[in-house]
Amino acid sequence: MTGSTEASGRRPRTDKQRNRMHLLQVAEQHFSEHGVASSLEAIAKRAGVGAGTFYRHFPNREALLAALLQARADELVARRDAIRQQERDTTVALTLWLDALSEWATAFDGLPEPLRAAATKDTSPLALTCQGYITTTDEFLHAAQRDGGARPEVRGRDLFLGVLAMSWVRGAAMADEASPQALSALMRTGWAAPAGTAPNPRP
Amino acid sequence: MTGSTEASGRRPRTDKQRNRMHLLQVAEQHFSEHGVASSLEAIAKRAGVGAGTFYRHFPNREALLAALLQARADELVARRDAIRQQERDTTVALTLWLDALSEWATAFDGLPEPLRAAATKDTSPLALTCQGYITTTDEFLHAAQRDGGARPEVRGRDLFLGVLAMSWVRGAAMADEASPQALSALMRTGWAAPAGTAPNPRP
DNA sequence: CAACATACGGAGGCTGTCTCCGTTTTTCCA
DNA sequence: TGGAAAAACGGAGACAGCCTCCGTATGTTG
Repeated sequence: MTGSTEASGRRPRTDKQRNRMHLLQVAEQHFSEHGVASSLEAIAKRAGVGAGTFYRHFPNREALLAALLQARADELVARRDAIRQQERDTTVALTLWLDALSEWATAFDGLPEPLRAAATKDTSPLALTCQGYITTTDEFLHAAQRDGGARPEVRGRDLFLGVLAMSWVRGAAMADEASPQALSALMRTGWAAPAGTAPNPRP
Repeated sequence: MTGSTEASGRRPRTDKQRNRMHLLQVAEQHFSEHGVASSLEAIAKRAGVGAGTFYRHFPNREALLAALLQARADELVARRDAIRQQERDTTVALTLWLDALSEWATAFDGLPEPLRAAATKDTSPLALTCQGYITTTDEFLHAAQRDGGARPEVRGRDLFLGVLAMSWVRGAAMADEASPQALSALMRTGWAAPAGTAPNPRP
């Protein structure tokens, strides 16, 4: 899986593989510290390679991000399987999956932005990844809907985008510790009170 | 209100006022066409002024945005008052206000991003504007909560951020016409089915 | 170990933000 | 009205980031 479009012939040079690995490690660290919007040149410099080398490996920010998230994909897939096997309540399962997605989307500061961009474009390394997670979300959602735990009119895509949106606002570090949880709750139950609740009915 | 920190003395030169007005008009147009992330130099050029002049009027993108939204503030305040006076159902009123906020936050492509940034910083021209709208949201929300139309645990700040978040995902032009409405509905009612609904109960 | 394929480095083109200062325009008052 | 002082203008240029190009260095293969 070093290069999916690797047609044939010789295998990649060892220094190339080494550089790729090293760049990924450094990028992971750098993005963790400074967010995904930080300078790519800084990563190249920190890794001790020239700009040309960097861009030959990752032609742009999105490609780097895709490679970086590829590594985390395994975790997320594992989490998905664990939820499927261990959680019999489909509604709880959906909740757990959405939490996992949310955590994934906040792996780095500013990550939701490129994810949203990818989720809309059809052709992109990240786009496929997102598409896959949307499908998974749909599966969990359908199960919950079958069991009456989720509203029937909701779609997986909306839920995925909703998670992205909430992750995006969270990134603002609101100086308000309650916001993250409040926003998750908001998406789960909405702001409207269920019908039949009237603490203070009109005279 | 040409310059709030204008201490005293002479009134601003007429060419300055003229340039400011013109720049605002051009910026409004340009942002409408290309989104708020587009080049500031392009606006200066389009307005026929030098970069120096531009930056003397608006030291950065946020300052320009603040001035631009200042103009729209009147509309939003008017809308708020209209809702207050015409709508007696507090829950509908809250809905209408959130719709108005949403429309305001999508006046330009990419606007939610700087708004979120402003909403978190304390000191900024936009920050005060956002703070004001959060307060208004809180008022509508409290009224709806009093009447049992909104969940008591929801806070105005969360709702404001939620609107921003939904406006942000909407901006992705999803090639899916249903998404905008679906996302609003999601925030209103959440994804979880109200207790007691069981279309397909377990055997 | 030679010759060939591959990858590297970093200079430099390009775009965008923002500053600085010499020049021009406006204002004010004699 | 005219001319000095204040205010604003214009645009060159410093700086940062993204990305490309090509001469050079380094692996790879027979």
